[in-house]
Amino acid sequence: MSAPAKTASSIKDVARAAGVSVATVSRVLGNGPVSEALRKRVEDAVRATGYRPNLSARRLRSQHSQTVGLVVSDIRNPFFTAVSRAVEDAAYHAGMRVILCNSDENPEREELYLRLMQEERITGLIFAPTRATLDRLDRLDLEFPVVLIDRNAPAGRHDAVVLDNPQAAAMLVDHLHARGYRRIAGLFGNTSTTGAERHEGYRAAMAAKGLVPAARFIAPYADAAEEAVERWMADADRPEAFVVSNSLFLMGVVKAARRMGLSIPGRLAVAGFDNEPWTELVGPGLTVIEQPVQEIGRSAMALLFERLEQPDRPTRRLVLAGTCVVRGSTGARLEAAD
Amino acid sequence: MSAPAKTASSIKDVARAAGVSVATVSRVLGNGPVSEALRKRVEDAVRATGYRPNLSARRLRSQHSQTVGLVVSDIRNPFFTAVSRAVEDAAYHAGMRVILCNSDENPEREELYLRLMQEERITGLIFAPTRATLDRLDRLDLEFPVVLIDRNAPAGRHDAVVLDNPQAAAMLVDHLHARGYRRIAGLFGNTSTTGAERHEGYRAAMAAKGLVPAARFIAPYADAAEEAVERWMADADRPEAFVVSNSLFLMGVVKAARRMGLSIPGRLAVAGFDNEPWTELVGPGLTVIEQPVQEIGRSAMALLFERLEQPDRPTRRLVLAGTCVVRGSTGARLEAAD
DNA sequence: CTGAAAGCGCTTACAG
DNA sequence: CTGAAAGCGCTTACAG
Repeated sequence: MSAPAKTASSIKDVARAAGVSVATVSRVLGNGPVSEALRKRVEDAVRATGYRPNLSARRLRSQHSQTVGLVVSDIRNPFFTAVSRAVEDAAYHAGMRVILCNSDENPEREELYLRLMQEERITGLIFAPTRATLDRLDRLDLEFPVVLIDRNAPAGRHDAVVLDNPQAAAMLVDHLHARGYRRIAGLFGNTSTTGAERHEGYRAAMAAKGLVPAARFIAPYADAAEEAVERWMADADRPEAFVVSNSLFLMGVVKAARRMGLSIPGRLAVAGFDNEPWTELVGPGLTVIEQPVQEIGRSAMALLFERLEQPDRPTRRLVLAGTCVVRGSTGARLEAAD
Repeated sequence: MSAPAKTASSIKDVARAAGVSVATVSRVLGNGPVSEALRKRVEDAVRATGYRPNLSARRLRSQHSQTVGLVVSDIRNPFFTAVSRAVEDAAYHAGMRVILCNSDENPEREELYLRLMQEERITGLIFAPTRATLDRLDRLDLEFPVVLIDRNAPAGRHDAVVLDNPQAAAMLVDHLHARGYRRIAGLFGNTSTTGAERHEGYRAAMAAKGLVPAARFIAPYADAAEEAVERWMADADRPEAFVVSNSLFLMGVVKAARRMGLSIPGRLAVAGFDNEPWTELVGPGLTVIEQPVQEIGRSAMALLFERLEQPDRPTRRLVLAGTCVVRGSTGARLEAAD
């Protein structure tokens, strides 16, 4: 049997066992001012009764939930996996709990979870919203501060920590250009601001080099990328290289290239986001932008704590630079593409 | 500013606004028996006040936390990522919340988190414990049922859902044997029961084929595998093939092979766990055992719910079969290994 | 069907 | 330093 259904002891039981008032027990537990003698008796009683505080009661009474909410699109996206791990570490370290929710880029689910967060009376929220929700975030009248991650705030009404997406995408274009590629296509996600920002960096960098941008926006799945690449590479204007805005798309490109028998980078160069462990192992290695995931998670928590301490201070946006990790998938262009 | 610090309204405010008692409000919220007229007035008042229930209060009063705990070694392990996503979906679907903790295979952290679970008065726990904690789990006197996942219960005192690890490992050995490999080495994790079970299947299958097992136990990191392979392949008794017990080790083997210039499968065949998306893309594709991750998560929740309904029914162990996904990394052995 | 009252397990002024 | 008392926001017998 798993559950001995033994009912938990309360602060009252401890008080009785120690021969003191519940107030004294509470003070010992909360490191309040208590004489050594009573403290000792209470501590013994805690051990004897196997007492464990009831956090629901504590939260209700103290009006502090000590909880941070974390809403991301999908924990299986390795970027969010890493960020959420960093957030959890920081939270538990600070004696807080985290409630994690997956929105699947679905505004309705976001709304549901935001409501849940209200009901949990969370201390603050770390949030990677869809574009739709981002647009109406201000009107939502949430009762807790929110720190945006990954996705960008238009008006700057919320603290945020984001990658410098335009610059990162531009780095990829510049790198490909330096390696001799000219017909550089772009594949961007169509649901988040991230895709849009990376597209903007791509577009600007292409223009700066006097190249013609050719971007397509697709659903954020590997399959969508695979299909897009296959179709595109069958066109007369097929590109020599792809810049893609996430690691699912990287998979899609590699799969399509393999299926069509296109060597990388011989017939098709590829660069994208993010530096997942496996990108080093695929083909000649994939050139990617690495995001400082640990720092993103840690910084989001830090911004949240600062906001809680100074509710009225001006909003901050932390823009972190990505790193370009160059690998074989963008090797120098040697042969004509056709 | 992010936090309008507007204090939340309570059931009392709603009662006042609707001109009814708090009991009636509570009944409307909980779908209790209330006349249509009052129900309507309360619902209007809820909207007017923007009322959101306080879950801490609800939990305290009802003595139901509606919370399932989930303790895994590391959410960044893709197996646990997928399982936890499935658990969360099932939980939210059932109106429950989940508290996720990463133990890092560290028994002290496990103890810490088990204590946290007690304090949260969780309804039940889904747990992938270390060997050390598994051994003393019975003596811990937890006040909630626990369903083990991934790691195996020795005595069967807890419900569990696990892969048929011995059989899965044996499948890999049999497959390599059929492809002509004979000197098949094994690399297994040294912290979990999973590694031990997969080793046992490997050992038995090798013996059944009249082959000599050669297993090493290493820390559960890619680096450890890479190092182990490099050292082993420099030996006189270097293997023709590796069976490894997780996907981190797969990465390690591929890296080592690449560094040493050993072609896969020409000079070294590889097979292992799990079927991560990238295993299809690395080298000639990696032969792996696929676990039914969705089903593991879902089943764990199902077992938990059944246990809650029937606390005294006999313990169940759900043993799920893996699937062998054959790819190029175990291509037929063509050349002599040296 | 409805309301007044008790109480879940805590913390925190308030007296002493 | 210590205790009696109030109360956080709910739910749930208990009467009516």
